[in-house]
Amino acid sequence: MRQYRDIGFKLTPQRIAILDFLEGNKGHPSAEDVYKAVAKKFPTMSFATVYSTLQALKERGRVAELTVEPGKKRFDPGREPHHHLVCTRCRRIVDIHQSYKLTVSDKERAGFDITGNHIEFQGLCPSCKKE
Amino acid sequence: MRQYRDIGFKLTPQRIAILDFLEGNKGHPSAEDVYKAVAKKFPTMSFATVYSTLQALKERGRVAELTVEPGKKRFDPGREPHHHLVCTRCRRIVDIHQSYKLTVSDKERAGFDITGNHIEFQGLCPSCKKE
DNA sequence: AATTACATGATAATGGTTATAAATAAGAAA
DNA sequence: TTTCTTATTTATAACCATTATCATGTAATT
Repeated sequence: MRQYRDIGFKLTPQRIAILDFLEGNKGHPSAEDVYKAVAKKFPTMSFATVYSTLQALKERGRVAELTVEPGKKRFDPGREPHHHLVCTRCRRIVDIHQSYKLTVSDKERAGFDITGNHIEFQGLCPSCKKE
Repeated sequence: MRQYRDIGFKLTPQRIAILDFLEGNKGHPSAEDVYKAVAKKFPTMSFATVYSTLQALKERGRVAELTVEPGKKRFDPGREPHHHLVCTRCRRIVDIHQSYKLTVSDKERAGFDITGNHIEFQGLCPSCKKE
């Protein structure tokens, strides 16, 4: 926990509850998911706190922001870089911990410096397949 | 143009103006971009028409919906499958017309049927590099 | 030309996110 | 410990893109 203080992230009870929820979380919660989980302990918790905490964590590289569906952010507490497989029907997401060599030709690069990549695989999850 | 009628897409003057704007468009316009372009010809044009037309085109596979930035949809009139390179600073997008072999192991697949993929490369565009 | 089903457009509603500002509390310094 | 500074919390309002509603209009079929 000290690690957070050291990077200018002030620890409050609310933030600790949010960190507890994210710690080891294998899912890809939305702000609402985080709010609901934490509001059990903190009935006075407001959405603003959830958003500002997630924003602060994002700025410090502790969570990544996913935009897999329009109109809603998802947050990814996973630390190692990875890709995602999204069910096109129910939007369930699973992590793909595989690495790929992805090179872009100079011509296609259009003068950009490329700093990273993220693959979104689309598919149908087992339970949506049945229907 | 007949092709549209044949797929149950009724051609109205407004829709033709939208199609004209999208035809050969190499960019990745937002709904507002489309609206602004078409409103010149049709001062009475409403956003609802833009959205419903884009939705209808999407359902017929004529445009793809991109979610590269949270809270705003972008539409891609490009017909062949391709990937994207997004400037993390100004959100400019360029197409990457290269194909990659991306296989996912059975273990990682988690029972999903994989139907497609899309790579988002991140980077800095030439003009953002300077600053 | 008549019919029918669908598109238009003004408007209101929705939903997720962000801004505001006053009260509070964390962490640093004395 | 106490004080001080600065950041966080919270309720609330504002925001913005998108979607819904519904009366009116119109494209395409007959």
